[in-house]
Amino acid sequence: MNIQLTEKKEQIFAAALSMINDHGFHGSPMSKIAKEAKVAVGSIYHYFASKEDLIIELYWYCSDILKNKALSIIESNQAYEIRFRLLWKELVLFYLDRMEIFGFMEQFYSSPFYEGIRAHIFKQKSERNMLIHFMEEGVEEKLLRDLNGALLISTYLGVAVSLVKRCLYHKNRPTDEEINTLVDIIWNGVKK
Amino acid sequence: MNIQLTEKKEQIFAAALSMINDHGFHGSPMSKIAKEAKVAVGSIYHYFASKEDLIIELYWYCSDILKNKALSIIESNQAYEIRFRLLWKELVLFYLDRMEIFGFMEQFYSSPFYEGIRAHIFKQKSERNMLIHFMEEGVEEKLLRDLNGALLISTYLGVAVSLVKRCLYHKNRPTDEEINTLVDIIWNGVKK
Amino acid sequence: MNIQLTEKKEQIFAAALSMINDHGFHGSPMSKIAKEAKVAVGSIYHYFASKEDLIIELYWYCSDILKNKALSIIESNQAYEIRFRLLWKELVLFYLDRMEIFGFMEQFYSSPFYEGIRAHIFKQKSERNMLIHFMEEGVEEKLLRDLNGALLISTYLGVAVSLVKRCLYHKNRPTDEEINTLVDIIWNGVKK
Amino acid sequence: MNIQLTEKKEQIFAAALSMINDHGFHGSPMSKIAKEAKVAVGSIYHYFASKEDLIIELYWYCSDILKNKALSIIESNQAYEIRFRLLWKELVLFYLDRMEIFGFMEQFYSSPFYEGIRAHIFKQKSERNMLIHFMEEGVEEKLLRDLNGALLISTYLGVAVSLVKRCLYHKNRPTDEEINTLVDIIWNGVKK
DNA sequence: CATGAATGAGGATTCATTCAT
DNA sequence: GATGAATGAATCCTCATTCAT
Repeated sequence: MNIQLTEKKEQIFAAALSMINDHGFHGSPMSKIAKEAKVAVGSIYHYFASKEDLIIELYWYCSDILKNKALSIIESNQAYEIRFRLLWKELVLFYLDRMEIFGFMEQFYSSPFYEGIRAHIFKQKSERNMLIHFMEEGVEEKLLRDLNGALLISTYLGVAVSLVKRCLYHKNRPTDEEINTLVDIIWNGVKK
Repeated sequence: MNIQLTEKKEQIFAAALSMINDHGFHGSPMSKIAKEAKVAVGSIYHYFASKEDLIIELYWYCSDILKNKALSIIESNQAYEIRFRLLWKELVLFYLDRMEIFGFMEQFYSSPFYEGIRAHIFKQKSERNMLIHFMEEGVEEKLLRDLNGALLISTYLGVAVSLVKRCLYHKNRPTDEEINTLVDIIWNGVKK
Repeated sequence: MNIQLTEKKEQIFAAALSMINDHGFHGSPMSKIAKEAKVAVGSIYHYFASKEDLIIELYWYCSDILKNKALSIIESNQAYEIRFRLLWKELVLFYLDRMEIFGFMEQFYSSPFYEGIRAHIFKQKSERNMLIHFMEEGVEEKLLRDLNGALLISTYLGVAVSLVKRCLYHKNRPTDEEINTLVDIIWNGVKK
Repeated sequence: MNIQLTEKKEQIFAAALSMINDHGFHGSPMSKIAKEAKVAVGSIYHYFASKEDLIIELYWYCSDILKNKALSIIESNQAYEIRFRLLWKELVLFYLDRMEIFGFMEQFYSSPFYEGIRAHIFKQKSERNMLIHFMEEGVEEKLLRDLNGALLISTYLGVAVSLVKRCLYHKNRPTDEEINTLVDIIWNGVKK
């Protein structure tokens, strides 16, 4: 399910990501995205049917990167708790390193665009569903409390998102110790 | 610090809240907000200098409601743990009951509007700062792990937001038991 | 034909004059004129039927002041040349001292408002017609070249207006000597 | 220093000129200018940043035409007095033939737009400065009275503008004889 | 008479999208 | 494929005017 990227498409994605992060969807006209991507407006319409289409494809693109990241850890050959902690840390570090992606996705999720494709996401092997599955694995192995995956994910992701958002606002970075402490809190909270 | 509301202003706020929730900032033209509020466009501009101003005042209005809610619990005469749990539950229930407020605030926080007033919020006796203070109280009383308030808040609020967002998306409601379980998870995670 | 002024009306005129001078007709909304005049908007509409009406009445008001000024000199008991020179100087000095009036009238004359009342002005004992008459008096007395009054006025007023405009732009004032020189030029040009 | 004109730009200029003449700046909405120019509103904004920008560029365009007109006479190989008279007549005739340009420029000069670029005009090789220079040439050659150029220009231009304005109002045209008489008056007034 | 809140038509401007080159 | 000029619907906002108090 990897998205094939021509060079132009990549430029457009990068420009859109940066622009949307700084100025929001509404503050990012196609003309400016085109200029930032050093591409003609018309060219964007060669690759994307509409602005909405561009944004949604951009979402899939980001989501894809995230999914691969997560998959490599989830499917690695380590003890559950190790993977549980590692995944969370890597997720946070990824977001911290790619703030544009984090910012974009947060905006996306609380935008009407999301509404249109939600059903699609829930059905699919999305990164979200992968994580729910990973939680359920922990429950089955009697390592996590007996709760439904969606609830566990609220905790797992909620704390991560909340932490990164705080850093985004304050323009700072958590120390390694802080990150470890937070995984600790989560693990202590959800472990059996 | 309560915001004074004329009847007209309240109509406008209600209309804006509902509209923005359904269609986002960009999908909520002043003309439609006016119509929904049964008010002339010009009248909105009598009360608010611009659309941006309306949105920011709406934020303060929501923030104020939230703050009062929180304050009444924080300052109540009960054991810390009771208040810790109650506050979290009430927060979640409030958001669940006033989804328009929750949805609006989430959009607001990940919009460029927020950028403009962030500094202002951090300095002020905002609901956020009240909660940080409440966390620090727990640390001082040796009831919570010795972490900085902002970090604790990431957990406390992150899980709540994440839960409510899930309900918003799925258009369902967590059971009381689920809510209790989540506070439990949080409390177990952060308690000393 | 003197316009009766209540105190309110005078405040409104003064405010309009100053405002229009600084920001033009279009940059002078009734609301701002009202504020500057320390009067409610509604009050302006008590005295004037519309904005256009206010502007046109303001024109008559200014024109009236000018006419009285001119009349007192034209009808004074002095030799024609003396009056010819004095009138010109006084006109220039009046405009220099009441730049708001000059600026307003210039704007008025090159605005569509003027179009609407031009016919009215030409028929009336306007300051313009008074001056034409004064020129014709000079021609009849064989003191001025035998030209039609309107043509003579073009010279007489054209130079005055041009001079004052230059001062308005440069925000300076002509010396007495300069003023005398210019009347001299005019007189030499038109005398028999 | 000629302004480059695409065909579209020229259509827009022509439409704006005519519209502004008939209805003033305020009575000339972009939408109507666009319609008159047979162009989409958006297209105007492709060429001009704003309405103000359009008006100011239109001013430069008119000023340029005038400057070239004047230059060709001033630099021609004829006696000073001949050029002095010819230039004045041609100026008047040009204005009479291109009333839209005259009307526009008069409105422009007594509008707030002018304020913004005045400094620019005074510094530049504007038609005004060219004329001042031409007057000074006459003074140096001892053909004109020893006055500063700006003062002489007040006379030279003031009478011309005043004459044309009269014709604009009365919708008539001066006879050749009348024009000659007026240059005569001016020349007699300012010659040594 | 005086006030100023309320109205809504109208104007400047933006921007997604198209299409001829 | 690529370009960017052209389009015009849609948006924000202004402001003359009205009218209830």
